[in-house]
Amino acid sequence: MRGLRPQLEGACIVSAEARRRDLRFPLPDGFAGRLQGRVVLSLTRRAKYILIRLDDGWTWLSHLGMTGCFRIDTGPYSSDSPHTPEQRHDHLILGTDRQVRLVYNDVRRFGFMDLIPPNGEGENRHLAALGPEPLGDGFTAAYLARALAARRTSIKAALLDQRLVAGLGNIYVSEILWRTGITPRRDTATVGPIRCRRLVAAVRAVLEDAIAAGGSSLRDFRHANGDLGYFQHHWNAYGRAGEACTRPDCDGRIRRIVQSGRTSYYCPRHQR
DNA sequence: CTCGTCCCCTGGGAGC
DNA sequence: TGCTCCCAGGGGACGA
Repeated sequence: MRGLRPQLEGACIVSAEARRRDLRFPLPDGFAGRLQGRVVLSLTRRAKYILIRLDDGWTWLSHLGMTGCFRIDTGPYSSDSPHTPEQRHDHLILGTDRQVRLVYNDVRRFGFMDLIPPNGEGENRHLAALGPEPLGDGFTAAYLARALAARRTSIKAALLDQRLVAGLGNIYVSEILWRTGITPRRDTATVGPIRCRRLVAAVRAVLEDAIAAGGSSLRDFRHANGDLGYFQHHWNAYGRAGEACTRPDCDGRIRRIVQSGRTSYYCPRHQR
């Protein structure tokens, strides 16, 4: 979103072509046509969604899924070659009035897009039930303690649930739990005020470190300009099954388990 | 309601 | 080299 913003805010979408009718879900009716001619007012983020506000009052909502990626292509373009070299899995191609093209590429097509009518963001089916932002003021130890007390599940599943806190994914939950010394299997009922304080601090620390490193490039993640992220080199737990725990004075070995269909990595020695 | 399971899809890597 | 199997950052639809 930060990579797209300087290129798109204030730009007019002069051409729009959707190469398929659906990604994870069907695109809205007449999607490309409804983008064409619009001026982009602003880009913001909520949870894992990018919200692109348009000059007709509608909001273009985008979720990248697992492999979705917005790419900014800069020219030069010529009259015989108005399109940049096409890449496999380019699904949406937008031309702007700034010699810049916006291309949405998504190998697995788990990403999706929606158009939200004016003043309709609060009731949009994707946004309505989202919990607080993990880096916002609403995500406090007191909030977390109350939210966890109302559930019967593992702390891993709870932190991944976007209704509890919106924006944590599988990699970062493993890292957060490693950092707090809490096993992903721990029942939410046994996570009290002290652990909640540590969790809130760890959520902020891990996310801020990851953002500073430009995110995690596992296979597909790229910035809008094609750059890779580097946070994967900082992982302490995720993807390190069998390796020695990197915490000082811990002689544990990272273990991989599956919880509700997702992998968790943790150190059974210092995560309890 | 609230859980866990399965599934959407493609491609990369491991193992044979 | 080529086949098969397993696995992957997310989250919605189900059924229990």
